[in-house]
Amino acid sequence: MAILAFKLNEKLYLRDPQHTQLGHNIISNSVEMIDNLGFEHFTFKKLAEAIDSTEASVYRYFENKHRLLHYLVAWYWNWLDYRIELATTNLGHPREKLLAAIRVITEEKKADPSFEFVNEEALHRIVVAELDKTYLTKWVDDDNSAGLFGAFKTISKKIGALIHLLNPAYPYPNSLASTIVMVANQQLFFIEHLPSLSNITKKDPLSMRHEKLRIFIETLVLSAIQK
Amino acid sequence: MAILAFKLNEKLYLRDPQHTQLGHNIISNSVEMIDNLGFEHFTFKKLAEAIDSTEASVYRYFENKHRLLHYLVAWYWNWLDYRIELATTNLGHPREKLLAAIRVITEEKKADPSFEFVNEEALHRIVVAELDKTYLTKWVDDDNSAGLFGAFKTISKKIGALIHLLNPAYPYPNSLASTIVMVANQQLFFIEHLPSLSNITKKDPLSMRHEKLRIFIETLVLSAIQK
DNA sequence: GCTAATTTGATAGTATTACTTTTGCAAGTA
DNA sequence: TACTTGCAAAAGTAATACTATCAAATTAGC
Repeated sequence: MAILAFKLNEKLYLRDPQHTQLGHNIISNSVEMIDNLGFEHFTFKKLAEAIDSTEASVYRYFENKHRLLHYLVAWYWNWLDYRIELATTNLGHPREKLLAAIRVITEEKKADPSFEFVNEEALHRIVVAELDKTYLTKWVDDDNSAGLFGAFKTISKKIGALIHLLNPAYPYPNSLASTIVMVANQQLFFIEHLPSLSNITKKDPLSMRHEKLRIFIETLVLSAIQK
Repeated sequence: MAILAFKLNEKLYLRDPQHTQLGHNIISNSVEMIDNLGFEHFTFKKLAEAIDSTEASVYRYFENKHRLLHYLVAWYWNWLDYRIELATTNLGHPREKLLAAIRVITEEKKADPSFEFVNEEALHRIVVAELDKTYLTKWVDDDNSAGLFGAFKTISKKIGALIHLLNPAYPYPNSLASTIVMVANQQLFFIEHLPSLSNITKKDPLSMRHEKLRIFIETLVLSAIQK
């Protein structure tokens, strides 16, 4: 059961950062910096200063900062997929599995002690705020062919399959699956920054927000497929 | 009923581009260029060359290219709001209004002859591909305080109000409203670039895609509020 | 423990981008 | 006539996203 590293698509990096100390430094510090500065103000130069290394050394691990963001996001989806697996494997009925998956997707993300050098809480904030920048580019199609979105698609397909299993007559299982995964993050952003776009408010304590989010999404799915 | 220009938030621009020839050139050419190059590869320098003017002149209209994108997106939401108004004003029952609004949101966008210098078809592609870049920034909160997202919020609130009217007991009308507006665009992107995330395919003719999208979203809403 | 290969650090440099400043001309207005 | 406004031309700046080279340090194989 103990996983210590994910096998990520090799095209995400030039040198595998999971194998070296400098690699670990790059990952954990870039998570902190992107979380604090935002992706646009994050540069390899600043990162190199923070880890007491050089720009050129960072470039030996990642082609550019966009690829690094891809790597972090892919890591996140792999981690989420792993958590969904953990939460669903011992459940019998697909309805229970679906509800468990929705719970994982909408729950508050806390640091996972299995992975020392990644701060999952900060990483989740990065996914909420920067995910779209991985695919809203002119080279999406190339990135997709290279398999860079594999982990996200895996999650979406698994949930889509559960939806299909529950109601084979429902015509949009994959659309519904990708929608709920995206909406879970989007609503968190709206709660924080554009509150009129949500009925969950910052006044709700954190745990309550995630509970409401779960109910919102659960209702959306179950009523759409009438189960 | 004939509107020839929208009153957009004054903070979106330095000089109103709707008032001058150069302004019109900036708008219509930036729409074409962002559509073709993508927002990241679009620069004021290239724009200036295209309209046979200078970078400095463009900067007199917009503080920076990010503000120009804001302007275009705001223009789009104003236009959509105007179309929703047109489509719903003479309908009596809120259910009919809601369905009409969903139709406007999901329908294929075609150039509107009322506005000569804006290509709404290209502008819609820009919204699909670049919208998120207007609010996924470190200065969202300032932009929001300045009212830059007003038009989007107006649409979202209107739909949220209709949902609430239809089922006052449903606890998430605004979340549902913002969700469907966003999902309508997102699914169009997925159909085009990440097909496994949708059950609508490029093989469907364009009109069929939009019809399926409408049904997907209509079902989502109506079943969630059980009407 | 020695040698060879690999990894990193130091330094420097380039092209592009986003944006600013200054100046001067042309047309309209009062 | 003078005054304002709008635009173009030109030059300049700071930051960014890289690339290249070479020497020092580390590690790996024997």
